[in-house]
Amino acid sequence: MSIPGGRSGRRRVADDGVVPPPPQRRATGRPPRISRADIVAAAHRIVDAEGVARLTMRRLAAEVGSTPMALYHHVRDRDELLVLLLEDYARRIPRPELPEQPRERIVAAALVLHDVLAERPWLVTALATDDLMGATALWIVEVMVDAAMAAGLSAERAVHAYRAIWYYTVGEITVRSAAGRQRASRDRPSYRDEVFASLDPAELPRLAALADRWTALTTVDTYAAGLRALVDGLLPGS
Amino acid sequence: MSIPGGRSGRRRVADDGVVPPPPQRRATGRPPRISRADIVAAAHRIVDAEGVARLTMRRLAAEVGSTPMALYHHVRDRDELLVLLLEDYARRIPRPELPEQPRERIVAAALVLHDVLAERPWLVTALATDDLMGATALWIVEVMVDAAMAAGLSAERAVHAYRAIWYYTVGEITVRSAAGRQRASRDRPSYRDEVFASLDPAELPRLAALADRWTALTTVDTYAAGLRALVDGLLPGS
DNA sequence: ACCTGAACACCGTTCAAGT
DNA sequence: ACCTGAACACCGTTCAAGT
Repeated sequence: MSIPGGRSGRRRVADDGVVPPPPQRRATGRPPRISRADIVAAAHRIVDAEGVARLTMRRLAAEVGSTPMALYHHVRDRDELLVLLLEDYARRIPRPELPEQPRERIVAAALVLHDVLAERPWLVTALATDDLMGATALWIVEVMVDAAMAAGLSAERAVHAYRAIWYYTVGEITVRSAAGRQRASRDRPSYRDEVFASLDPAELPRLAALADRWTALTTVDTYAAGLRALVDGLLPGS
Repeated sequence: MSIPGGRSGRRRVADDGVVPPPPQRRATGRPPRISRADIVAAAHRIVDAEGVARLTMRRLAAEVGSTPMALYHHVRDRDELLVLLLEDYARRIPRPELPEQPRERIVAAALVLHDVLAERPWLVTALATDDLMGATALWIVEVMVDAAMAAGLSAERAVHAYRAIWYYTVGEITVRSAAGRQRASRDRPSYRDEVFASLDPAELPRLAALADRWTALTTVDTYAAGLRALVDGLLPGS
């Protein structure tokens, strides 16, 4: 299962986010031509310019000026590369002043998270597993859990509250980015439009009445409003 | 862009879900060896037995007893196949008795939706675009919008409330199925565990204090609890 | 220790031809 | 009208060898 002669096992990423060199002596053997940092930087360029779909090991090797196989000497596989890239993005999240009031503090933190992800929806897929924006973005989670406790929740319920907000956020990004992608590919008139155009008012009266406004209604950005409703429901009444 | 000689354009799916034959005369030409229904049924078998990842055009052709290219004569591309499959699953959603009380009615409808998706998380990805479980599952949306209006929301706000619930549900399924997949592949000790094992209590005191309970806390199923909080926040106070 | 070329076992989709 | 074989332009990853 391990690469012959390669160093397997995830290398710890330091708090400042700089990838540390492996602890081994570097004196012996052939000097490296490419580094992890080079690889991540190249991946970053590709993703920003062409999207994640284009981030293939071959494309990345070309960008680095090497061969696909050289990459496997620095990165276990494509998944590990994505985690590395994630950390790289997480480090770039702005850390704004947040309101003191717990409820508003949670909302503000969630909005920061949302805005970062909305710009790069592909992060959500890579992220969903670990429910955190990489180690360097854990402060957002800390803020939410802490504020939820300050608002009167137990530790357990604070974590569950954070999770509910995380679910809501992931869902919003997922749905809206998928819808955006759909709209981008014009050729197909969207299954949804077709369905809504021929609703039976006897069976689905509300939807039939709303059919012509449906697209407009579901295109409005309601993330913040829904978030506030969720937070209101999660925190003890004031 | 269109298949030479093939019939492009999405064919309407009838309300009973049976795929109607194309309106053209069928008298002339070579008789078909496989039908759309055959293809969808075969796809269904593969997905249930081996997962969506294994649903490739080649694998599907083998299951149908044909060649990959024959499929393209019945289905525009892989995406259309997924929509067809979606409809097929939507038709199978049980339609239980729902409570009369608006708030409980919404919760019950959301739970139906959630349970169906939780069993087949891959549907969410295919679905997210069209924010509906295929035409035959639109009754769930109707129920939610109708109940939200019965609870006192305007039509617009009722749609937005439904959307918030949809986001929350999609997110929950996405996150939890990703986590499940992670847990399934044992070899890698999960980036998260590693990060949580070495938190700095000075910087992230809440998370550090919760570190050893984190996995347990985030494995609990809190969908229903979060859903109730969200619905409480969305509907006017009673 | 680090990098390479060739290969394995796949993808979705198109083209041109056959019945 | 429907189906086929061969091919195009890709994937991630492994193996064995080179420096």
